[in-house]
Formats: sequence, structure tokens, C-alpha cells
Amino acid sequence: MSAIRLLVLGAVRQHGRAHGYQIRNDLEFWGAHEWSNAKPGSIYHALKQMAKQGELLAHEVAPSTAGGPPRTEYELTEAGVAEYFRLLRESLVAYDQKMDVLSAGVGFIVDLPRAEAVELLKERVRAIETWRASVTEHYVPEDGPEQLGHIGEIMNLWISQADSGAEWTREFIKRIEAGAHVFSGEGDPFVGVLAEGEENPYATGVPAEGDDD
Amino acid sequence: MSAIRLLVLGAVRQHGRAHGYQIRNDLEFWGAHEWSNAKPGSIYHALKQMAKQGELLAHEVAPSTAGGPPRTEYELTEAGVAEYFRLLRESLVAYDQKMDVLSAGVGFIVDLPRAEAVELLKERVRAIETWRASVTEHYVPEDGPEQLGHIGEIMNLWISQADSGAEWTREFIKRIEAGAHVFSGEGDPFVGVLAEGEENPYATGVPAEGDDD
DNA sequence: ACCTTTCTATTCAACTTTGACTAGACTACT
DNA sequence: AGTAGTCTAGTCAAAGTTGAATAGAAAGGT
Repeated sequence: MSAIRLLVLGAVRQHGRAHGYQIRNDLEFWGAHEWSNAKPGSIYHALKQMAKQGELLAHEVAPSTAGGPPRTEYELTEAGVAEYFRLLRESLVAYDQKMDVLSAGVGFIVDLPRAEAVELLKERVRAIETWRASVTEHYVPEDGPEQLGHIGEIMNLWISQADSGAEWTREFIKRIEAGAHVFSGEGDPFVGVLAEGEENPYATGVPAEGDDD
Repeated sequence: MSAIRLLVLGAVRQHGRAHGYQIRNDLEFWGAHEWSNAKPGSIYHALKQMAKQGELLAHEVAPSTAGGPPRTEYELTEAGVAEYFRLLRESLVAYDQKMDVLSAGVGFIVDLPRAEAVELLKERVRAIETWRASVTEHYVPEDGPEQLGHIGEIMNLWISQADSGAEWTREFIKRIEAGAHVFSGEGDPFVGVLAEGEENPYATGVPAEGDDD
């Protein structure tokens, strides 16, 4: 699973109704262009695809109000909302070391009730621990990991990343349990969208230096 | 950059001459199906694409010796060798948090001289540190990261993963400097390929349980 | 008034990835 | 000797991703 659908669904949902360019801007505002494959092409493709599959409803809209070609606005259908929450829950639980998916999930985690968020993250920790156990058990030869030669270093790497991921999750759980952030049904949500016309303080300029990927 | 080309080039190179199914088996032997997109389709596609681009030379080979359709064997061209080392070096230095690329690079790191390996890994550490500095500098508002709400948690996550990646790299460097592993030009290399007919102790069965991705 | 740049919004072709499918040959059992 | 199962080897259509290209409108200079 890639992060793009979750991101697009979540972004459209926050607006109620949005066109591609708005999504693109929001994702940039969240820094998603840094950690996900949220390029224009992918966004428009996801919008069209999900419209075709009935998760989004496409409204044809007159030539845009501010220059450029006419734009299409999208809205979540019921199926879209269901899919959104399915992807959101999955992104928080599943450990497949896809950081972009987890990041997207964290970005929308406050759409869930606090208790469920904690529950999902705890399940995540368990999933990581299970993964770790199964990997160390299956991939370490009886005569010790040295037998793997430098290939064993890859295992080291993955395990260290898994441990650090688990540790971050535990700390995050603690912060949530201590009352951090505003979750679903707890009053004014933190909104991470740009209002029509609001300027984006983080507009594509982060890489300023360090642009050498 | 995806890891597949590096993996395929490296695997073909170790055999001297190999067909798709052999590659597929090697990658499975290394556990690459766990941490990379090395599915059959991708492997065959990469082989054909690179053959078309002159990095591999395709030999048509008679109906296989052991059942199944006729197979095509591939060999690295000079351009292929150059591309292999280019990708290998890039994979070790670049910090774009693609674990599969780094993993592939580590898997082939011993094809480089020990000194160069250390040099590249040190550059990697520097790249991570630069990335970290630029992110914290650009994305933290003046009034503290709390202003970002739960979005700030994503930054926490990325930074913790970066730190753990840097730490692993430093430890790996230490081990190499202390003489671990056998690098290019240091005698019998550690070979991670299966000989014709040798059985694969790690054949697709690792997920045994924990298969729920 | 004219030209250049920038912003808005999207499209497209080329490439890559996915997962299911095909199909021949050997293996083991009844 | 038939046949169910598995191993070998690869293909293909559908989906996703990338990066560049398009095109109208407004802003800003000369």
C-alpha cells in the first residue's frame, strides 16, 4: 500500500470539497513532498482512479477563479469515508517499514478517538515485536550470525530501525495518554489545511540547500 | 532510485552469466523479497530494460535443462559494470530513507575496496547530519515545535529514524575498520549465491507465521 | 502598450511495479 | 500407467509513478 490514497482522501475530507491543486498545496504544507511520492501526477491519478472506483465524487467546475485551466472538484462518498478510515487504521498498525504510510497515518491520527489511536499504536508495537522475533529466529543460523558474513549487517540494520520505530511509537503513546493533541470529539480540531488564499509558509523551499538527493 | 537495478546487476555479476530465475532465487536467498520490491515481474522487467539500454547482454538459450520454458541468460557489459558501481556507491551515500536501496548497497559493499567503503559510509553519516540540521532548522517554527500540533510528531519520527540510521552507520564503520568482512582485493570473497542445484535454506518460507501484511 | 515571469491547474507519455496467469517437465503415489 | 502436485521459467494486463509539458491569467517592469 502506498501513502498517496490515504493522503488524498484525508486532504479532500478536511476540505469537504477540493480540487487537485488544493490537495497538492496541502500536502506540500505538511511537508509530504519530502517524505512521500505525492507528486502532481500521482495526486491527479489517485483522484481520477478513486472517482472511477466510487470513493470520490467528481464535480465538473467552471474555468477556475484564478487563472489556469478549469478544475474539477472532488468530494468523499460514503465508500470514500469508509476507505479512508480503513486505510488510516491500517497505516497505523501495519509494520512494513514504509515510513511514508506511517507518516500519513500520524498526520490524520487525530481523526480517530483518542482511545482507539492508543489501541492501534499498541498493536503496532506488538506487530514490530513479532516481526523482530520472527526475523531473528528464522534468519540467524545456528552457529551465530557471523555465518551470514556481511549479509548479516543488513539484518542489523533492519533490526535497529525496527527497535527505533518501536521506541518512537511507545513514546508517542505516552504523550497521547498524557493528553497531548486534540482527538476526534474533543473540540476544535487542529486543522492543517490552507484556507483559500492563505499563503503557505513552507512552500517548496525547504530543500533550499541540501537539495542534492 | 529503486533498489531493483542494483540488485539485478549485482546478482548477475556474481554469477558471471545468469537467467531471471537464478536472480530471483538469489534475491530470495538474501531475504530481498522481504525488504525490496524484487518480485518476479520487476526482475524480468529490469533485465529486459537494461538489456535494451546496453547494460546487459542477452544470450538466447535453448529450452531449459530442467523443465519450464526456455530461458535467456544475461551478462554484464562494460557499461553494466560501470552502472553497477555507480549505483552501488550512490546507494551507500544517499540518504533518502529508502531502506531497500541501502540494504542492497550493504549487500554488495564488499565489491569495493575497504577504504572506499569506509569513506562512502562516512559521507553517508555526514549526509544524514546535514539532512537533520536542515529539517530541524526549516520546519520548526520560532515558537517551538508545539505549534505544529500532531504534525510535529511526524518530524519526531523522521528524526528518530535518521538518528538511528546514523548510529547504525557509525557502528558499521567501526566494525569495518576493525577488520570485519572480506573486501575487494582481500582474498576469497564471501559469495552469497546458490550454486547450480544447491538448495536454498531460506526459500520463501520466512513469513511462515506473521504472514499478515 | 509590450514583453517576460510567475502562478494556477492540469495532462500526458514513458516507465515501473504488481499479482495473477501460463505452461512444460519432473516426482511420488496409487 | 495415470494423475495430482510441485518445480522451473517466464509473460501479461492493469495499476501506479515520474517528470516534463501545456496553457490561461495576472503581475511587474520598461
